[in-house]
Parts: sequence; structure tokens; C-alpha cells
Amino acid sequence: MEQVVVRQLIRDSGSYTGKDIELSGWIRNNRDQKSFGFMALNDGSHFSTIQIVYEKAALSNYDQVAHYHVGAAVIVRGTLVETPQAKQPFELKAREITMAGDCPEDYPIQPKRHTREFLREQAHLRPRTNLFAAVFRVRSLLAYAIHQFFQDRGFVYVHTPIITASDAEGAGEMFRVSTLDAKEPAMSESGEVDFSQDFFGRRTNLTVSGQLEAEVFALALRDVYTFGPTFRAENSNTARHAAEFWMIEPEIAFADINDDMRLAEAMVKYVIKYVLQKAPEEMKFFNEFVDKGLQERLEKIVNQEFARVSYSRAVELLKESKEPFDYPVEWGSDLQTEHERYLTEKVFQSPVFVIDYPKDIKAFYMRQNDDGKTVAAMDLLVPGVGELIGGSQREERLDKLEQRIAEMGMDKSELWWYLELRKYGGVPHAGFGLGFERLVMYLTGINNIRDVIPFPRTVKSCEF
RNA sequence: UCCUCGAUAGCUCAACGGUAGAGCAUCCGGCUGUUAACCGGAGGGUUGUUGGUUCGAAUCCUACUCGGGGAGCCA
Repeated sequence: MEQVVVRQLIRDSGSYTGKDIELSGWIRNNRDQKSFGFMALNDGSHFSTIQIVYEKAALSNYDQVAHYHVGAAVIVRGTLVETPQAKQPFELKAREITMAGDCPEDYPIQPKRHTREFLREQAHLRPRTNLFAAVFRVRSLLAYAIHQFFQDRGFVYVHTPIITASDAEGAGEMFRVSTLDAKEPAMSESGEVDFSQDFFGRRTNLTVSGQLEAEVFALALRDVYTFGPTFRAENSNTARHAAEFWMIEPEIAFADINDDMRLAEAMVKYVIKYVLQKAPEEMKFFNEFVDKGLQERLEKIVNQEFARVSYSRAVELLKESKEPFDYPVEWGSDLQTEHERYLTEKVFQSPVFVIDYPKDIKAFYMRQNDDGKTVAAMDLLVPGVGELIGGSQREERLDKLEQRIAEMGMDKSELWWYLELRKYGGVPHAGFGLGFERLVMYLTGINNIRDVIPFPRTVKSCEF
């Protein structure tokens, strides 16, 4: 007898109709009547469940099967029959149902509505729900789509280090990596912790960005990208921040900020198209139960030019809007979340690139524009999520870069290797960072980052 | 870190100073095609922790813990 999974049946039910097959999976719902019963079985291979029909006359253990609990694992043998008049296209008429793994009645995941907050506390069980199964399948597809997008274009995937000695990027608070004794660390004569006795002989941290290392490879292999975990020890308590998250950072050489934006736009459109095509059931589910306008919005975006606006113009637009913002709009200060949302959701009603930010609110490595006030930075704002991508053209002129490092009071000796990239054959190059979870949020409509990462790590929370 | 809201049955919630309830889930029974089925019955609670006010506290007040939403920081 052939062992099959539901995915095969959905894709090619015709070749199994009338055949004797074996399925295995977990009971989502089980209800019996006097002489027959129905079981909704999910085998993990597909979003959909398959209905198992079992009859008292056909099953020696009918009375036991009728009392199998939700969540129990079973193996079912029977015949696949088409049911064109019913809700589902086909079902399995069972000849034999055996228990593979019992599930007692206190199983937390019951066929009813649970809140996402409750399921977060059941992170080990929540992938068994429709919602989270859909989220994590889409997450997997998205990761694959990202790789395919870049690989098809000849980008080289670079594994930048997880442990880094550089804390010069300034992207946020860092987690220290140390093997020193926490109670009695090695001390120097001046009474400070002596990191020269630490594992690496110096202070080390978990990476907050692979960008600087990605630049190294862009200036050798031209078009590269990173895709890996990133760590920020920020005390952020929002639905959009996690201490451990995944980031994608492409870096392209002989390229300017416009090339950078073209790349970002093409990538976003590519992965949306990919997921809409590969996960229709999941996307339909999100559209129905998570975010009613999701599917239409995504389909529209694929065929729409992303808007572009300069920071200075954006500030004007916000000032002209007469919208009662909680924070004032002022040239020179960063856009607040409310400002970003207004721009993308009200003014442009589409993803929008905001470019040429004041240099004083941006990182040292961004390329200075000729006006002496702004840098060639770009943020991609999208409705619902806010900032999805942050990127820039990098400062390739050694003197300008050194000057900026000095102005910002940074230690240039720690960046010696980064500066040598400019000294030896430096060329214009650009790149951006994409928060992978934010992309998953954007595509699923889920509005909390803790629900799109399998085991979220946030401030004061590291269960599982 | 700041602001704000919340914590009651396994889950989702009600009761808002006077005997803690409902729906779903569970258990028992009924039902010949159900679709998170339906109908009848049963069990299930030191109301997050702590201290106080009161004749009496789930309810009012202290503190704490945990969680939601918003903000800052950012991806």
C-alpha cells in the first residue's frame, strides 16, 4: 500500500482516486455519530486537512476511534473517494485507523479560537494551528525566494561573522560574547575588566549588522548579499522589534543609490509574486482571518512603481498636511513613526522610498551629497509595517569618510580594514538592510514580530 | 525606558461592594453525511502574587509579577 501525504493528493488527486492508500497525521477534529464518524486530519504536508470517514461496520475499533482526542497522531488506511458535492473535493474512506501517539484531553490547542498571546506561551505547540502553520510555511518560502532572487542575478551569498569585535557600526546596543567568569572576571591593574584575558583577547559581541563585512566582499565579488541572524540588545518593547532577528543585506559595487533602490524594489516585488504563487491557500487564509485587504494590496504593489520622495520634500508634505501629529515635523530631525505612516498610508498609498536624509541623523558610512547637508540614504516605508528597508550609497571617498568618522567622535583605528577598502581600489557602492521578519509581517498581515519568528527572543523573554 | 490597558474554569469572556456565570473544550447520552455539526446532561474556580480598607472584596486602595497596545531606539 502506498504511503502518501496530503500535498500529493491535493496536487494530483486524480491518480489516487479509488486507490488504497495510507495517511498519517494529527487529528484536528473528531466527531462521531451512531454508526459513523468524521475526522479532520492534518499531516503537516499541506495547509488543508483531509476528512477521514469511518464507519462502525468497517472498523473493528470504532468505539475507540470515536473517542480519539484532538491532537492525537493516527495512521489511516483506506480508499480515496471524490466528493464533488461536498465542501471538500475528496475524502478518505477508512478501513483501518490506528493510534500512533495519544493526546490527552488537556491538550491546549483545541478546535476553537485562541488568542495569539496565549499561543505565544505555547510556542512549542502553536505550529500545529492553521495560522502558525501558514506563517511558518510562508516564512520558509520567503527565505527561499530571497535566495532565488539574488542567486538568479549572480549575487554571491556571503556568511558574515556572528561574533564580531567591531562595535563601530553604531546600529544599537550589543550582546557581549565572553568566557570570563561573570562573578570574578579578570581585572586589570587599573581596576577594570581585563578583556585581554577573554577568549578572543579583546571585547567581542554578537553582530548587529553584516554590512561592513559585506562591503569587503562587494569590493571583490561585485554583487553580494548576506542573510543571517542579527542581535540587538536594545530595550525595545514593540511589536516590531526582537533581540534576535534575521536580516538580509545586499551590497553592490559600481552602483549608486538609484541602483540600490531599483534592486530593493525588484526584490520586494519578486518575493511577493513568489509567495502569492506558491502559497495560495495560506495567503487566502491570511486575507480572510488576519487582514481583509491583504491580497488585493499585495497584488497591486507588484504592478505599481514605488513612490520616491526626498526627505526635504517629505517634511514639506507633512507640514502642509495639517494632520494633528503628536510630534512636530522639523527639517533635521528624524521622521516619527506617525509621520512615516502618514506618508506611506495617506499621501502615497504605496511603498515609498524616502531619500537624502540630513547627515546628522544617519550613520557615518553614508555617502555625503554635494549640498553638504544630506547623505545618499534611502528608507523604504510600507503601509502597515513602516520602515521595511534602510539603505544607502556608501561613502567611497577616503578623505570624506575619515572626516565624518572624526566628526562623529569615532575611533578610526578600529575601522582600519574598512578604510583600506577605500584606499585600495575603492569604488562607488551601495546596499541596504531588510528585516526579514518585517517582510514576513508585511506579506502575512501579522502585526506582531513575535508571531512570525518560531521562538521569539525579546526583552525579559527567552522561553523555549 | 516612558505612557496606557489588562490578569476570573483548559480556552474566550461576563459578573464591577453582597451566594462567581456563559460559550467552546472535556466526560456521559442521543442523532444515517457532518464541515470549528447539532440536541440533552455532568464535572470543572483559594478570581496573578502581596499587604491594606470594609460587617463583607473578583470588584476599592499599595506594591510586585506577567501580558497587550502606543512611543522612543531601529530592521
